[in-house]
Amino acid sequence: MLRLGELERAVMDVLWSAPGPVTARVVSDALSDRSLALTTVLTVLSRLEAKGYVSRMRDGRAHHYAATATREEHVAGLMHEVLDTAGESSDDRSAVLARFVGQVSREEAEALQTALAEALRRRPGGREVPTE
Amino acid sequence: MLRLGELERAVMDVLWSAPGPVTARVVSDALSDRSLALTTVLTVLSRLEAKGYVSRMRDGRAHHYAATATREEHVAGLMHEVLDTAGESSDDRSAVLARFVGQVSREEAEALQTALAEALRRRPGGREVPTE
DNA sequence: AGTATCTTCTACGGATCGTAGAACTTCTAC
DNA sequence: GTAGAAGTTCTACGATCCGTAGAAGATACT
Repeated sequence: MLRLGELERAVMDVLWSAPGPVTARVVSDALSDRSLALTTVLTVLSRLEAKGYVSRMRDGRAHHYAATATREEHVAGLMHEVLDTAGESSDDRSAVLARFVGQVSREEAEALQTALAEALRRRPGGREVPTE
Repeated sequence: MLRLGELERAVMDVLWSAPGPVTARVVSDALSDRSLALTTVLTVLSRLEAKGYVSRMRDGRAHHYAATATREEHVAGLMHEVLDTAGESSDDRSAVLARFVGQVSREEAEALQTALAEALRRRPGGREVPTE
């Protein structure tokens, strides 16, 4: 599982909070409390691109960076990766899910329930969902 | 989030598969395909203990090691840690959960549903569950 | 007491990550 | 069209984590 460091995480948060692709300078400004050198931000953005979390497009002399997945997609994907470490059998996974559900807040339980109803209604076949 | 390395993970799997506390030698034997030195296993067990994943009790000259949480508890806990990185607001978390549910297999969806029904019936108040 | 077993301490090499300087490229303004 | 500004790439260094294990100390059997 590809892991994010502390700064990498902070940079992703900036990208996720931005309304669209942003330059390294904008990211740096958003993290001005850290007083990072611009090259530091560039390095981190490069590493994030290498990890597939960020894409960039040239625009004149500068690059614009954007996250390749939304924060929801990213976190949900991580949760699935964690779940996949539970074991091979679907019993293992179900046991983990039962445990997981036993620890959610009421609000989360309700969110889960509506999402579940939706999911079961919409595609009673199982997995394989286009990334939308 | 405390992360496990490859070998650490393998050792935890041995502990989780064992019927009870086991010695370092037993762990080493279970991982005999790796031909590890006994001290290597000991080191890993020490690190796992430092991380809180393993506890040990002396028995004569040897120690017996056991996982402090079941595999289900561990994985479910990790999933919660991941979920907690989604953001502060419960909207953020709900959005992630919706996304997560949208990607589970049918079997998992059903496991979630029964677990949810159970959870909502048993404690309609929300969080705070004793670790059992 | 000697020996086998187990533990602790110390260590090293590889990988990842925060951090950034040096040098190269590309605009823009005169 | 050339100099400076703004951007990028390359290289690097120190910290931490992890796989790996030897050396040396502690403990128990015979």
